[in-house]
Amino acid sequence: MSVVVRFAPSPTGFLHIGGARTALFNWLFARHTGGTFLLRIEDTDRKRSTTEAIDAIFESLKWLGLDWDDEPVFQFARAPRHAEVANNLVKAGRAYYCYCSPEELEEMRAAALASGKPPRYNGYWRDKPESAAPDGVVPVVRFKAPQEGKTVIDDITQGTVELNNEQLDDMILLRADGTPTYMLSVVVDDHDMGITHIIRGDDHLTNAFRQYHLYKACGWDVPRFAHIPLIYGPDGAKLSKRHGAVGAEQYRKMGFLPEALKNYLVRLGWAHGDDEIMSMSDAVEWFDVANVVRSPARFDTAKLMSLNAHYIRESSNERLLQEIREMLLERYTKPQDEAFLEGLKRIARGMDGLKVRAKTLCELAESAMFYISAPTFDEEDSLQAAGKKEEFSASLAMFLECIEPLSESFDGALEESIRDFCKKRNVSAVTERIGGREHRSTGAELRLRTAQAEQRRAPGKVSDFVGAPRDEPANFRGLGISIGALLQPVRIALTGRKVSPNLFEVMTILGKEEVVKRVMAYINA
RNA sequence: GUCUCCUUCGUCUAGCGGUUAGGACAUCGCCCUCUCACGGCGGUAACAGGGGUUCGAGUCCCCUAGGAGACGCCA
Repeated sequence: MSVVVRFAPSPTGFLHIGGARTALFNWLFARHTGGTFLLRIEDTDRKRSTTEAIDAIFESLKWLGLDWDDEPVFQFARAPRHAEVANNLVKAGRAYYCYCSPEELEEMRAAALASGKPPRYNGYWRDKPESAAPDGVVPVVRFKAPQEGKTVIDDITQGTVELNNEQLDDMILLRADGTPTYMLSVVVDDHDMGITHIIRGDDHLTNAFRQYHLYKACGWDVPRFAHIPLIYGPDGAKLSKRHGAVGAEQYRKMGFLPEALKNYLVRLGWAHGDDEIMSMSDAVEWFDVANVVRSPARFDTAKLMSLNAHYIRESSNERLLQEIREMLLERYTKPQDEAFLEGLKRIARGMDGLKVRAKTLCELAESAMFYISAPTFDEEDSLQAAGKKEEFSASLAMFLECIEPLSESFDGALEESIRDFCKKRNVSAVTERIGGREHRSTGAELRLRTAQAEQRRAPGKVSDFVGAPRDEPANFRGLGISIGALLQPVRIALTGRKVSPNLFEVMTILGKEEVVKRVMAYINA
């Protein structure tokens, strides 16, 4: 018999992360067994079921790449069929009309609770004759649940689970307004859809006992159940909104890749030996519901992050650029223009250096912004506030001296202003403070040594203006200059951040003119 | 309150009667290094407690404790 499974979310506005895992497990099981994965929207609660809510679920499933077979089934549309089944059960004596009011039921529950019993319906109308029915009260239809013996369910993940039938009460099948309840609808739909395996959250385990008898009363085969444990929040309680993000869509917005989320979710409650990173084709090949662990798992954002970082690193630069384009434009705050497009090209070149440092697409976009527009330095800048402005400026001046002599095609006016600046600061003539230490070196000396190094090198070897500090660090060390101290201010000036990709790479991509411009801008800020 | 389920490092888990209890994330240290990452190496860290069964128990059984879920004319 071929496997048929389904994912049956109720449209509450978004796809819950726990629902996403349930969908994923169903999908994996179907794909592994060569079976069918169906989708059913449980939209019988008319108040909550909006088209937006339904679309949100479709969107998230598509984003995750959990493709379903056939058209989705909308449960509400099948209400007449559900009612038909309920009425047949009444005719067959397996269900009956109940005239209790909601208030009476409330009292009943309170009384049961007070006497130490479970708060349930006491079957008041179960054996009452039709003639006892009060006038003007529209009844509900209740299922006659067995009152003796026990129900045994052989659950694929939970194992054999038993329940004494006295725990069961007569559940409502049809409401007073004639609409079916969830308990009826699921059973009828699952049967009509030919579902062979019901893989769903643990919270439905007790429902399974009641549903079991409904199947039996209808003369239908009971599907196999697999009740997978719920996902908990960090505090060990069922994951809910108060724990923060619980919608798949939210994770998308936070810059997570679908493969990262899937990889994370598949490992929550299931494992294949020591394999942590696995593709979906691996998962399809390896997955088995029988191996799902019975204990619930806590959601751990840190691990998701690490997986996401992994998949970002593994992604092609083209794809990443595509993914962050919108985010970049949002941060740019101006309409897309030539400068933006130019920045995009720089990002494409620098992506290798950017992506290894990002845990989310948002971080990636944020860290790439300096390729699009120059950082701004305001009074709030922590480094200025810390009183390092002067010291940094001195380092930057020296840095300019390092790269200036290597200039080949340098804008005349800019060169002029650099010379001017250095002269004013006496950079070439006095002892400088770099990185908080005194250096008995001068820009002129540095230039000289750099030039000497230049000569030692084969002609052709110098490919760009940053060659000296990168290729001849010994020169700097020889002068007692720490390259780190020299370059950190440059990093701030060029990127506006304390961390960035390799600076020589950044400089090469930005180009000499832009580098000088940004350094000058920092100094003059 | 009643019923059901759960319990291996902080977290996710491997283990399916005999293991120095393994891996991953997190954390700490070292290396690499212009920063931060990446990468490499290493460390700290767990069988909830108590009884059985057995030559032998993380693995099987029972009890206790703790946690969670379910008890709607919601799904």
